[in-house]
Amino acid sequence: MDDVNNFCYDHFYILDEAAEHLHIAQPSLSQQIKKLETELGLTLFHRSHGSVTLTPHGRHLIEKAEDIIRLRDDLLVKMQAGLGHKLSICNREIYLSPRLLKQFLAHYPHVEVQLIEKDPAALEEITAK
Amino acid sequence: MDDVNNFCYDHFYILDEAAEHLHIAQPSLSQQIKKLETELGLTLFHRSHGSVTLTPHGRHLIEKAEDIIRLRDDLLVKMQAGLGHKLSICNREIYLSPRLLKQFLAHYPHVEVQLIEKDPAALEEITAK
DNA sequence: TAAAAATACTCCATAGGTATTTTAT
DNA sequence: ATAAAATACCTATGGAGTATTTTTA
Repeated sequence: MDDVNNFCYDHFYILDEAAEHLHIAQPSLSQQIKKLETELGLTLFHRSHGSVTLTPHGRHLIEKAEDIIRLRDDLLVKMQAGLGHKLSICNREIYLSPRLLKQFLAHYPHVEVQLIEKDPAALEEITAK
Repeated sequence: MDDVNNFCYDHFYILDEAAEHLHIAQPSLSQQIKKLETELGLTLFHRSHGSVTLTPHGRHLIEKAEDIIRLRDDLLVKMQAGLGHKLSICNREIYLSPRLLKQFLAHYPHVEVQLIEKDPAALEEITAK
Protein backbone atom coordinates (compact mmCIF):
# COMPACT_ATOMS: atom_id res chain seq x y z
CA MET A 1 0.00 0.00 0.00
CA ASP A 2 0.94 3.63 -0.29
CA ASP A 3 2.33 2.84 -3.71
CA VAL A 4 1.49 6.37 -4.58
CA ASN A 5 4.49 7.60 -2.66
CA ASN A 6 6.77 4.61 -2.99
CA PHE A 7 7.88 5.39 -6.51
CA CYS A 8 10.08 8.19 -5.30
CA TYR A 9 11.86 6.29 -2.56
CA ASP A 10 13.71 3.83 -4.80
CA HIS A 11 17.09 5.53 -4.57
CA PHE A 12 18.43 8.45 -2.62
CA TYR A 13 21.61 10.47 -2.52
CA ILE A 14 23.49 12.21 0.29
CA LEU A 15 24.67 15.47 -1.23
CA ASP A 16 27.57 15.66 1.18
CA GLU A 17 28.90 12.28 0.02
CA ALA A 18 28.21 13.06 -3.61
CA ALA A 19 30.07 16.34 -3.26
CA GLU A 20 33.05 14.63 -1.68
CA HIS A 21 33.05 12.20 -4.58
CA LEU A 22 33.17 15.16 -6.95
CA HIS A 23 35.87 16.86 -4.88
CA ILE A 24 33.72 19.90 -4.27
CA ALA A 25 31.86 21.15 -1.18
CA GLN A 26 28.22 20.28 -0.50
CA PRO A 27 26.88 23.82 -0.91
CA SER A 28 28.61 24.09 -4.29
CA LEU A 29 26.84 20.94 -5.41
CA SER A 30 23.49 22.22 -4.15
CA GLN A 31 24.04 25.41 -6.10
CA GLN A 32 24.95 23.56 -9.28
CA ILE A 33 21.87 21.37 -9.06
CA LYS A 34 19.65 24.34 -8.40
CA LYS A 35 21.19 26.24 -11.29
CA LEU A 36 20.64 23.33 -13.65
CA GLU A 37 17.05 22.91 -12.52
CA THR A 38 16.43 26.60 -13.06
CA GLU A 39 17.99 26.53 -16.53
CA LEU A 40 15.95 23.51 -17.54
CA GLY A 41 12.80 24.66 -15.80
CA LEU A 42 12.51 21.16 -14.36
CA THR A 43 12.73 19.57 -10.95
CA LEU A 44 15.46 16.93 -11.00
CA PHE A 45 15.39 15.96 -7.34
CA HIS A 46 12.81 15.51 -4.61
CA ARG A 47 13.94 17.15 -1.39
CA SER A 48 10.92 16.39 0.76
CA HIS A 49 12.39 13.47 2.69
CA GLY A 50 15.58 14.44 4.45
CA SER A 51 17.81 13.11 1.73
CA VAL A 52 17.52 13.67 -1.97
CA THR A 53 15.80 11.51 -4.62
CA LEU A 54 15.68 11.62 -8.40
CA THR A 55 12.49 12.63 -10.11
CA PRO A 56 11.66 10.83 -13.39
CA HIS A 57 13.05 13.85 -15.20
CA GLY A 58 16.22 13.64 -13.14
CA ARG A 59 16.65 9.94 -13.81
CA HIS A 60 16.10 10.41 -17.51
CA LEU A 61 18.60 13.24 -17.67
CA ILE A 62 21.24 11.27 -15.80
CA GLU A 63 20.90 8.21 -18.00
CA LYS A 64 21.21 10.16 -21.23
CA ALA A 65 23.88 12.44 -19.84
CA GLU A 66 26.00 9.48 -18.81
CA ASP A 67 25.86 8.17 -22.36
CA ILE A 68 27.02 11.50 -23.69
CA ILE A 69 29.77 11.87 -21.12
CA ARG A 70 30.96 8.37 -21.92
CA LEU A 71 31.20 9.29 -25.59
CA ARG A 72 33.15 12.40 -24.71
CA ASP A 73 35.58 10.55 -22.48
CA ASP A 74 36.08 7.83 -25.07
CA LEU A 75 36.84 10.46 -27.68
CA LEU A 76 39.40 12.20 -25.49
CA VAL A 77 41.08 8.92 -24.59
CA LYS A 78 41.23 7.83 -28.22
CA MET A 79 42.54 11.20 -29.34
CA GLN A 80 45.51 10.74 -27.06
CA ALA A 81 46.07 7.06 -27.66
CA GLY A 82 49.45 6.57 -29.22
CA LEU A 83 50.92 9.73 -27.79
CA GLY A 84 54.25 9.30 -26.18
CA HIS A 85 55.08 6.43 -28.49
CA LYS A 86 58.54 6.53 -29.89
CA LEU A 87 58.86 6.39 -33.62
CA SER A 88 62.25 5.88 -35.08
CA ILE A 89 62.70 7.11 -38.60
CA CYS A 90 66.17 6.70 -39.92
CA ASN A 91 66.17 7.16 -43.65
CA ARG A 92 67.35 9.78 -46.08
CA GLU A 93 63.90 11.36 -46.27
CA ILE A 94 64.39 13.13 -42.98
CA TYR A 95 67.84 14.27 -43.77
CA LEU A 96 66.79 15.50 -47.16
CA SER A 97 63.46 17.16 -46.36
CA PRO A 98 63.46 19.11 -43.14
CA ARG A 99 60.25 20.72 -44.37
CA LEU A 100 58.51 17.35 -44.29
CA LEU A 101 59.89 16.78 -40.82
CA LYS A 102 58.60 20.13 -39.73
CA GLN A 103 55.15 19.26 -41.04
CA PHE A 104 55.32 15.88 -39.41
CA LEU A 105 56.08 17.54 -36.12
CA ALA A 106 53.20 19.95 -36.64
CA HIS A 107 50.91 16.92 -36.83
CA TYR A 108 52.53 14.88 -34.11
CA PRO A 109 54.17 17.30 -31.72
CA HIS A 110 54.59 14.66 -29.04
CA VAL A 111 56.59 12.26 -31.11
CA GLU A 112 60.16 12.26 -29.91
CA VAL A 113 62.41 13.22 -32.73
CA GLN A 114 66.06 12.42 -32.62
CA LEU A 115 67.95 13.77 -35.56
CA ILE A 116 70.79 11.49 -36.50
CA GLU A 117 72.91 13.01 -39.17
CA LYS A 118 75.62 10.62 -40.18
CA ASP A 119 77.07 9.15 -43.29
CA PRO A 120 74.87 6.80 -45.35
CA ALA A 121 76.76 3.73 -44.18
CA ALA A 122 76.16 4.49 -40.52
CA LEU A 123 72.48 5.22 -41.21
CA GLU A 124 72.17 1.88 -42.97
CA GLU A 125 73.52 0.18 -39.90
CA ILE A 126 71.18 1.97 -37.50
CA THR A 127 68.17 1.41 -39.72
CA ALA A 128 68.88 -2.30 -39.59
CA LYS A 129 67.88 -2.35 -35.92
CA MET B 1 52.95 17.30 -57.57
CA ASP B 2 53.82 18.59 -54.15
CA ASP B 3 51.15 16.28 -52.81
CA VAL B 4 53.21 16.21 -49.68
CA ASN B 5 51.94 19.63 -48.77
CA ASN B 6 48.59 19.59 -50.49
CA PHE B 7 46.82 17.52 -47.85
CA CYS B 8 46.71 20.42 -45.49
CA TYR B 9 45.29 23.00 -47.87
CA ASP B 10 41.85 21.44 -48.33
CA HIS B 11 39.99 23.81 -46.02
CA PHE B 12 40.95 26.86 -44.04
CA TYR B 13 39.42 29.10 -41.43
CA ILE B 14 39.69 32.80 -40.68
CA LEU B 15 39.78 33.03 -36.91
CA ASP B 16 38.37 36.52 -36.99
CA GLU B 17 35.28 35.37 -38.92
CA ALA B 18 34.94 32.24 -36.81
CA ALA B 19 35.12 34.33 -33.67
CA GLU B 20 32.46 36.68 -34.97
CA HIS B 21 30.30 33.66 -35.68
CA LEU B 22 30.77 32.57 -32.06
CA HIS B 23 30.12 36.10 -30.80
CA ILE B 24 33.52 36.32 -29.16
CA ALA B 25 36.69 38.21 -30.06
CA GLN B 26 39.44 36.70 -32.18
CA PRO B 27 42.07 36.64 -29.41
CA SER B 28 39.63 34.81 -27.14
CA LEU B 29 39.18 32.14 -29.78
CA SER B 30 42.92 31.83 -30.29
CA GLN B 31 43.32 31.36 -26.56
CA GLN B 32 40.61 28.71 -26.40
CA ILE B 33 42.15 26.76 -29.25
CA LYS B 34 45.58 26.99 -27.72
CA LYS B 35 44.25 25.89 -24.37
CA LEU B 36 42.51 22.89 -25.88
CA GLU B 37 45.59 21.91 -27.83
CA THR B 38 47.68 22.14 -24.68
CA GLU B 39 45.22 20.06 -22.67
CA LEU B 40 45.07 17.39 -25.36
CA GLY B 41 48.77 17.55 -26.13
CA LEU B 42 47.79 17.66 -29.80
CA THR B 43 48.01 20.15 -32.63
CA LEU B 44 44.52 20.75 -34.00
CA PHE B 45 45.36 23.48 -36.50
CA HIS B 46 48.16 24.27 -38.89
CA ARG B 47 49.17 27.90 -38.65
CA SER B 48 51.97 27.90 -41.20
CA HIS B 49 50.03 29.44 -44.11
CA GLY B 50 48.57 32.77 -43.10
CA SER B 51 45.18 31.36 -42.30
CA VAL B 52 44.42 28.31 -40.21
CA THR B 53 43.85 24.72 -41.32
CA LEU B 54 42.68 21.58 -39.55
CA THR B 55 45.17 18.83 -38.89
CA PRO B 56 43.86 15.25 -39.17
CA HIS B 57 43.56 15.28 -35.38
CA GLY B 58 41.60 18.50 -35.54
CA ARG B 59 39.25 17.20 -38.20
CA HIS B 60 38.66 13.98 -36.29
CA LEU B 61 37.95 15.87 -33.08
CA ILE B 62 35.48 18.21 -34.77
CA GLU B 63 33.52 15.41 -36.43
CA LYS B 64 33.16 13.41 -33.23
CA ALA B 65 32.55 16.49 -31.13
CA GLU B 66 29.74 17.62 -33.40
CA ASP B 67 28.03 14.26 -32.91
CA ILE B 68 28.29 14.61 -29.15
CA ILE B 69 27.07 18.20 -29.14
CA ARG B 70 24.13 17.19 -31.31
CA LEU B 71 23.21 14.49 -28.78
CA ARG B 72 23.43 17.00 -25.96
CA ASP B 73 21.27 19.54 -27.71
CA ASP B 74 18.69 16.89 -28.62
CA LEU B 75 18.55 15.79 -24.99
CA LEU B 76 18.02 19.31 -23.71
CA VAL B 77 15.32 19.99 -26.28
CA LYS B 78 13.53 16.75 -25.48
CA MET B 79 13.77 17.33 -21.74
CA GLN B 80 11.83 20.51 -22.19
CA ALA B 81 9.38 19.26 -24.81
CA GLY B 82 5.91 19.25 -23.36
CA LEU B 83 6.63 22.00 -20.89
CA GLY B 84 4.05 24.69 -20.92
CA HIS B 85 1.42 22.27 -22.09
CA LYS B 86 -1.84 22.58 -20.30
CA LEU B 87 -3.20 19.51 -18.65
CA SER B 88 -6.69 19.63 -17.32
CA ILE B 89 -7.46 17.23 -14.54
CA CYS B 90 -10.96 17.55 -13.21
CA ASN B 91 -11.81 14.53 -11.13
CA ARG B 92 -12.26 13.80 -7.46
CA GLU B 93 -8.69 12.53 -7.08
CA ILE B 94 -7.36 16.03 -7.00
CA TYR B 95 -9.94 17.26 -4.60
CA LEU B 96 -9.43 14.28 -2.34
CA SER B 97 -5.65 13.99 -2.36
CA PRO B 98 -3.80 17.26 -2.21
CA ARG B 99 -0.71 15.26 -1.30
CA LEU B 100 -0.80 13.56 -4.67
CA LEU B 101 -1.24 16.92 -6.29
CA LYS B 102 1.73 18.24 -4.39
CA GLN B 103 3.85 15.33 -5.60
CA PHE B 104 2.58 15.78 -9.11
CA LEU B 105 3.66 19.38 -9.00
CA ALA B 106 7.04 18.37 -7.64
CA HIS B 107 7.48 16.28 -10.77
CA TYR B 108 5.96 18.70 -13.24
CA PRO B 109 6.43 22.15 -11.78
CA HIS B 110 5.62 23.86 -15.06
CA VAL B 111 2.23 22.32 -15.54
CA GLU B 112 -0.40 24.94 -14.98
CA VAL B 113 -2.68 23.84 -12.21
CA GLN B 114 -6.07 25.33 -11.85
CA LEU B 115 -7.90 24.08 -8.81
CA ILE B 116 -11.59 23.91 -9.47
CA GLU B 117 -13.45 23.05 -6.35
CA LYS B 118 -17.10 22.75 -7.04
CA ASP B 119 -19.91 20.36 -6.39
CA PRO B 120 -19.77 16.96 -8.10
CA ALA B 121 -22.42 17.93 -10.61
CA ALA B 122 -20.49 20.95 -11.82
CA LEU B 123 -17.31 18.88 -12.01
CA GLU B 124 -19.09 16.29 -14.12
CA GLU B 125 -20.12 18.98 -16.54
CA ILE B 126 -16.62 20.45 -16.83
CA THR B 127 -15.02 17.03 -17.19
CA ALA B 128 -17.25 16.38 -20.16
CA LYS B 129 -15.33 18.97 -22.16
C1' DT C 1 52.76 45.75 -46.80
C1' DA C 2 48.51 44.14 -45.66
C1' DA C 3 45.83 40.60 -43.52
C1' DA C 4 45.69 37.10 -40.07
C1' DA C 5 47.18 35.08 -35.72
C1' DA C 6 49.45 35.45 -31.47
C1' DT C 7 50.68 38.14 -27.01
C1' DA C 8 50.08 40.98 -23.16
C1' DC C 9 47.53 42.88 -20.15
C1' DT C 10 42.84 43.97 -17.81
C1' DC C 11 38.22 42.94 -16.17
C1' DC C 12 34.47 40.46 -14.67
C1' DA C 13 31.29 36.46 -14.31
C1' DT C 14 30.73 32.60 -11.94
C1' DA C 15 32.23 28.17 -9.97
C1' DG C 16 33.70 26.93 -5.62
C1' DG C 17 34.71 27.66 -0.59
C1' DT C 18 33.38 28.74 4.50
C1' DA C 19 30.09 29.81 7.88
C1' DT C 20 25.55 29.54 9.09
C1' DT C 21 20.67 28.69 9.05
C1' DT C 22 16.74 25.92 7.88
C1' DT C 23 14.40 21.65 7.44
C1' DA C 24 12.89 17.13 8.40
C1' DT C 25 13.22 12.70 10.89
C1' DA D 1 18.26 16.48 18.59
C1' DT D 2 20.71 15.35 14.77
C1' DA D 3 21.87 14.91 10.15
C1' DA D 4 21.14 16.73 5.61
C1' DA D 5 20.15 20.55 2.49
C1' DA D 6 19.72 25.27 1.64
C1' DT D 7 21.20 30.05 2.09
C1' DA D 8 24.41 34.03 2.51
C1' DC D 9 28.43 35.79 1.54
C1' DC D 10 33.24 35.81 -0.06
C1' DT D 11 37.16 34.46 -3.03
C1' DA D 12 39.54 33.39 -7.05
C1' DT D 13 40.01 31.03 -11.41
C1' DG D 14 39.62 31.60 -16.06
C1' DG D 15 36.86 33.23 -20.04
C1' DA D 16 36.36 37.32 -22.72
C1' DG D 17 37.71 42.05 -24.02
C1' DT D 18 41.06 45.88 -25.92
C1' DA D 19 45.44 47.17 -27.49
C1' DT D 20 49.43 45.68 -29.56
C1' DT D 21 52.94 42.93 -31.70
C1' DT D 22 54.42 39.21 -34.62
C1' DT D 23 54.04 36.53 -38.68
C1' DT D 24 53.60 35.24 -43.66
C1' DA D 25 51.97 35.34 -48.17
